[in-house]
Amino acid sequence: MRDRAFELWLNRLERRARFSASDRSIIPPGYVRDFGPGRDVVKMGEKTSHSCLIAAGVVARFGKTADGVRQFSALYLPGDMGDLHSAVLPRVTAPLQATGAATIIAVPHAALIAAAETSETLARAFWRDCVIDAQIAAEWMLNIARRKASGRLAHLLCELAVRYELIGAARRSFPLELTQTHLADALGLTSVHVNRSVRVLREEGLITFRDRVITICDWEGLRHRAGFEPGYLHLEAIE
Amino acid sequence: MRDRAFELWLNRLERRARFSASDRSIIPPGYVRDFGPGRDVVKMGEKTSHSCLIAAGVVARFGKTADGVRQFSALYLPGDMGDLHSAVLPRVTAPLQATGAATIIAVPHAALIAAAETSETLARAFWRDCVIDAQIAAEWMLNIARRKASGRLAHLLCELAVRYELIGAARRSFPLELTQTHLADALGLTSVHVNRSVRVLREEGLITFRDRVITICDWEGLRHRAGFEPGYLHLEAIE
DNA sequence: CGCCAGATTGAGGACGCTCAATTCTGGTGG
DNA sequence: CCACCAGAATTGAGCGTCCTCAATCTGGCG
Repeated sequence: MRDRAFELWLNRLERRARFSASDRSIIPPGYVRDFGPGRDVVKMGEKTSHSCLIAAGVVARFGKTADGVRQFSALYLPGDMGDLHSAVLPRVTAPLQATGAATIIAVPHAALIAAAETSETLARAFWRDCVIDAQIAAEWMLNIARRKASGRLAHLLCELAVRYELIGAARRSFPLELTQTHLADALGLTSVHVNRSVRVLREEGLITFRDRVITICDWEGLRHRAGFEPGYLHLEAIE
Repeated sequence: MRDRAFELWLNRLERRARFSASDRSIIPPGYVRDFGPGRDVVKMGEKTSHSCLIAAGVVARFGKTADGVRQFSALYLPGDMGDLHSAVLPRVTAPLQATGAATIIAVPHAALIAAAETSETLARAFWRDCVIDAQIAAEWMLNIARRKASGRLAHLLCELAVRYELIGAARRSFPLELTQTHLADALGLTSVHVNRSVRVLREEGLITFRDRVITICDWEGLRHRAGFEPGYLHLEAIE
């Protein structure tokens, strides 16, 4: 579990950088922790000393308005380090929560900073990883602000399909460990309206969604429906 | 102009780090460029070799849906380096545009990377700066997704007031080099509805907005109206 | 079998959009 | 100095999307 998570994480980092053998061998220490559905992984206002590598499940970053309405600003899948950024900014202004059951590897900031100081390549890979997260956030903003509910949902599903595919799932069909309420939190909608939007996509023959498994019946159709262009995920190697 | 911009930028970086004298003396080369209203500063899909330090004006980062609707994902003021991140991720997936007339200092990536390799402190300051931008984006997402139009506008105005204050303007009153259409692009609204929202805040006695100058008549009232908590801007020094 | 969380469906209403017309403003040239 | 113009701000009317507030249904589990 631990090794697999680090493996995925290094693959993610390496996707846009050239690692030497020594870069790849720098596996920091990490402590396995399990969280039940809805558990806080990192709490608001805390000063953290570890970053959280997701080993299993889905973890959401979220914000809350004064009257308690929630909005996810990111979803993290296995192999993502949800708060790598906390290594340089430990004060938490957007907490993390497990959506379903999740396993996290807590990696000490000290080890991450030491790795960054040892290898220029790793330092840049960490920085770049945070930057890509920010680009994804920018795309989410466009999605939430400017697309209608069903297009919005379609776009998120396209993104998740591609990201799950990177970590070994089939793009056509993957287990989505999110309730419709979680999707609502991610999309800036209510769960009622997510439900209707799922139905719209189903009736258009684009997806099915049963027993927490998304099946994409028509990838090109869904992609087109969403206006999904994966460039912002920066999947291809650079240089 | 050039020196003042670097001064503001270093202040920004230094706000959450301890710079040595040598860190502060690393002023990279920079080439001054002027842009008219609505001009692209950085175009979609380009591979950039410079980052853009804003010296005057306002620059917006934006995305577009397939049908051409725009959404800003960030606003950059003088002293911000709008695409510092491009030093590690040069391919542009979210372009930059000047809202009004703007002056930019183009700083070569090579110089930034060299600075980061010379000083561990600078390397971390750059990384952290990108991270803070991402946190601001997360807050924008909450704002756009979950607040009603006038609260949304109030929140943006609070943020801009605080950020302008940091670079020498009065919080009570600052020149807002944005049209209502630009505000709409930033808030995920139409310009018509921004207009009505401005009116609501004016009628509540919170702001006035004449001749491109925002005056905040009741800071506490506006802050409360917006549910604005500046923690996400990470203004205070860390450690 | 009862309970609970999540999914589903219905009805009514609010918020923000669309489309269009009008006014205001600052800048330009005659 | 004024006429003209373009861009921005403002206002109105009608409509659509999405929300709110229920009620009901489903499947898993003790």
